Order: sequence, then structure tokens, then C-alpha cells
Amino acid sequence: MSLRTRIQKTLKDAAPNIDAVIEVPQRPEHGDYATNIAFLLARQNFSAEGGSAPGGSAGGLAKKGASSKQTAEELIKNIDAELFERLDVAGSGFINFFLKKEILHNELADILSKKESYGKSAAKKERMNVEFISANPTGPITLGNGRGAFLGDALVRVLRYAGFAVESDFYVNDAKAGGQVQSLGRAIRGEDDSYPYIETLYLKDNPDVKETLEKLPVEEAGYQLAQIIHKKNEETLKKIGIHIDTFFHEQDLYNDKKIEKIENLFSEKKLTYQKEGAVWLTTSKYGDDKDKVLIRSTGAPTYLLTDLAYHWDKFIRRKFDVVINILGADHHGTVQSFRAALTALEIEKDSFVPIITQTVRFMEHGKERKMSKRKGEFVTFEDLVGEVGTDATRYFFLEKSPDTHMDFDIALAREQSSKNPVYYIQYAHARMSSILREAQSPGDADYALLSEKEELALIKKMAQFPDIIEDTANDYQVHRIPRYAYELAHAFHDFYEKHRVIQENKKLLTARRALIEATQVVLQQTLNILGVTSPEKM
RNA sequence: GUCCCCGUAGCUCAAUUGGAUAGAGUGUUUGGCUUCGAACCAAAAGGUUGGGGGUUCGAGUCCCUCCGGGGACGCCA
Repeated sequence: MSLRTRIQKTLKDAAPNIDAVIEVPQRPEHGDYATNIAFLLARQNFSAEGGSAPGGSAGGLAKKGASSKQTAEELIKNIDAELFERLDVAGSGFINFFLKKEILHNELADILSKKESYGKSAAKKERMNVEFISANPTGPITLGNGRGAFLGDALVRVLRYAGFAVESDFYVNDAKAGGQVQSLGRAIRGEDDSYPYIETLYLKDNPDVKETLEKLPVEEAGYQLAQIIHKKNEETLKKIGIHIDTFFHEQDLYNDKKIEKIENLFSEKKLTYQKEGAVWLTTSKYGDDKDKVLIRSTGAPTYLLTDLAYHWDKFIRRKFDVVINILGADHHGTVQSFRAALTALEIEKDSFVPIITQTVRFMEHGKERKMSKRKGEFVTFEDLVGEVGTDATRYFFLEKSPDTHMDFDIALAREQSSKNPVYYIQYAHARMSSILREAQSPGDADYALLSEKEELALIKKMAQFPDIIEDTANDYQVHRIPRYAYELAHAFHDFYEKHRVIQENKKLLTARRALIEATQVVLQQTLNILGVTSPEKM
């Protein structure tokens, strides 16, 4: 149980009827942890004053109409002080907790006994699916796709760390009935100019393939070229270290008659109607602004229908409890109708979680550069990683919230890659390796010897790790983790600058060596989740 | 026209989801290596959180309004 959770429990014993936030204050003089519970209690008592007050509010601790400061002062008398050296009421009612050193020393012992499993949660029974990238099989994976790629990859690992059973999906839009596949088929014969780059990227080196494809019907040729393109994209992902459990092919939904099945399901529920030669779904009854077409007047299913079949499969056949979908900003408009349709299918709407990543704009010398697939002018994901490096690229994308509208200047990225904070973190790791290589440990460590400010700060920072995992598994805000990695590295560098590990005092050496060993374990786990390497030397 | 996202230090971004004196990196200026790795540490400077109003013990965060940037509004995917 993390220190924060233990404080939460202690607080719950003193004030059972309220959920308070326990946070790590920005300023050290505000304690190791702090809570705003008194503000909440004071408000509760205030609002209870007018009407008929429910009995036992706040355990009868706070007087009606008492100020938050008075409430806090009353409350701390009832808080079990087992964990704390000191409890302060500060400001207008914050309660600040100062931990006993002994508690921190125990935490260090706990980290060293658990090692790689520190902060890991026991297996949960909830099954989760994370879909990301899902780049169309009509060209290389672009930088725009890259943002979601790293995010999804890291999110899967955090969720696993938190104990969820997680699978990752990549949806391949390769249906023969789909417009883009058919247009790809025509492009092979030079009858469509939507994909002018396919000749140089995929066909030039394989004249036999080109010849074969040209003889096939358009649909089939497009489908087969899509497979070739997709295979290349799979290789790119492998090279960059992004693992996908399931590449789900849209065409399989047709082969397995899953699309028909959903269509029938909707018509059985009398949710469809005919209009202008097309079949419409009454999404407007479930929160959408207007109804949407399921089957075009040509008889071909729309993207909405196939995507619904895919998600029906995720929820019902593959039995995922939570389905996360990382989407580009250009897809946000589809969420409303998709949600509406899921509701119509009686799938709980909260179990579908779209995460929208905002657009990446490409800049060159301060001016926007439009990337156009049509003209073959685009920087691919692979190009970028090749120039900037995997670790730096990952960190660059992961440290930012998905909501950020990013401006990406590849020249600047190349130029600044050596200043990427990822190296600061990796350098800390390499320094630790160096210490651990050289410092011999003569025996059992006495953690009580660790009482310097920087030593305790390091333990406190490590103790936050389980909470970082838990919080991220709850709100999916992955960018919290690079920040934490940076802070942990900083706490280490700060310690390193002021104190020596290797020294004559063998007892202190042993204790400090143990501290560094623990720090390295926690830092490695953090970097693993991000998909960043932990170098011994650099 | 309707809807969604964003606007925070010169630049790139945070801010524990409504908490305390808005923080980091980078850039600028300055100081620190005969001891475990200086890809480090420390200090200074840098802000009317786009503007205005409101809600409350408390607002960068919530509401209204205006300004600016991006995106979506297909029988494309």
C-alpha cells in the first residue's frame, strides 16, 4: 500500500464521511503530503446547517458554521499520528503531514524487497483494449500517426503495470468494398492520381508484382497492394519498438459476415429505415444531432457500420470491459454518432473511451508546411525516428498532453535532440550504474543512517511511484510519467552533487548504495513504461 | 452558420482535475570539477495565465461574452 493510500486511510478513520484529496505540495514547507479536507468539511457543515442535517456528518467533529481553519484544528486531534512526525494546520485550513523518517526508511526497505514489482498491482479481472495508429494501408505511417503510436504504446504498459489485462489493436482499413482500396487498385494502372508515390515506394523494385497486380480486377489489386503496404508499416513499428497484439483487418469483417450480423441486429431492433435508396440508423434518438447512413445507395456499408461491427466484436466476442481508442483530431466528429450507436446496441457508453490527440503542425523555418500525401510530400514516422533517435522522439511526444496543439519543426527537432530531457534522465541512470559497479557492499544496510535532506527527498520521490501508476491508469494522462521520471532523476542528481556514496565509512556506504540501488530500480521501471532504454553507459 | 480543442515566461510545455507565493526545460547573465561520470549542480532575470464580466473561503482550471489559432460538420476513411 502506498504512503498516500495509508494517509488516506488514516484520514478516513478520523473523518469517515468524506473523500478528501491527498496531494504532494509544491513547497516542502507545506509538508510531505497535504489535504484540503477541512475546506470540504466546513462546506458540508455549512450546507447542512440550513436543512435537516443528516446525523453524524463528519463524525460530529466539526461544529456547525465553523471556519475551515477551526475545522482543521479540531480534526487533527483525531488523526492517528503513527505515520507522522508532525501535523500542521496552515493557511486558511490546509492540513500538512510531515512523515517520520522511520516510515521513509521502511518504504526504502519495501522497494528493495519488491524490486521490479514495486508499484505493480495485483491482476485485475477487467479486460481492456487499446486501439491506436490504425494508419490506412495506402501509404507509410506519418508523423501525425506517430503521436498516437507512442501514446498508445506507453498507455498499454501503464495499464498492464496497474494490473489490467490489456491488448493492443491496430485496425487495417483494407476492405475491398472500401473506396480507398479501389482507388489504390486504379492507381496501379495509372487511372487514379490519389496515390502518386506508390510507384516509387512500393512497385519500382518489384516489377513482377506490378505486372501481376495490373492483371487483377481493380478491387483485388488494391487489396493486395494494401497488404504489401501494411506489411511495410508493420515492419516500421517493429523497428521502432511499438508492439501491437492484434492487427485487425477490415476485410475479415466481411469474410466472417460480421457486418451483416450488426446490420440485422439494428433492423431487428427497428432502428433503421430506408431513405433515398440508402439505409439509415436512428442515431438521433440516442444523442446524435442527426441520423447517419449505414448502407449507401450503392449497397456498400459506410465506415460507421464496419467500425460498429469491429467494436461489437471487441465488446461482445472478445469480451473487453473497456475499449480505449486513440484518435486524431480529425476523427472527433465521429465520436458522437458512434457513442449513440453503441447506446442503441446497449453497450454501456462509459466503457468506450476515445482519446483525441490534437493535430501536429509541421513547421519549417517558422512557417507552416502542409504535408500532402497526394503530392508525396510527407515526413514519415520512420524518417523522423531515424534522424532524431527513438528515445528522444518518444520522450518528445510523450511529455506533452494529447490536448496540446503541437508545432513540429523537424529541423529544430534535429538540432535540439541533444538537449532532450530524456538524456538528463538516462544520464542519471548511467551515473547510478557507475556507482553500483564501483561501490562494494560489505553487508546488510542500516537505512536509519540515511537522514540527509537529499536522501530523504529521494525516498519520498520514489514513494510517489505507485501513485503515479495508479493515477495514470485511472485518467490515462500518460504525460505525467515523463515528468515524474525527470523529477526522480533530478532528486538523484541533487543527492549526487552533495553526498558521496563511496567512502571510508563502510556502514554509510552500504546504506547509500542501497538507496541508489532502489532509485535505479524505480527509474528503470519508469523508463520501461515509456519505452525508453536505460543505458549503463553513455 | 453550428459543434469540438487550444491560448500560461522570448521559445517548447507543466500545474495532482477548484487549493497555498502559477512551475520545469530551453535561451540570456553568473558561480562551481586534484574525490563515485560536469550530458551535472547552484544563483539571477523573465508573468495582468489572450481581454472583460460572473460563480465562492479560494479560479490558469467552472459559467457568460469578445478576440486569436486549429479541427469537424459526406451515401470519404
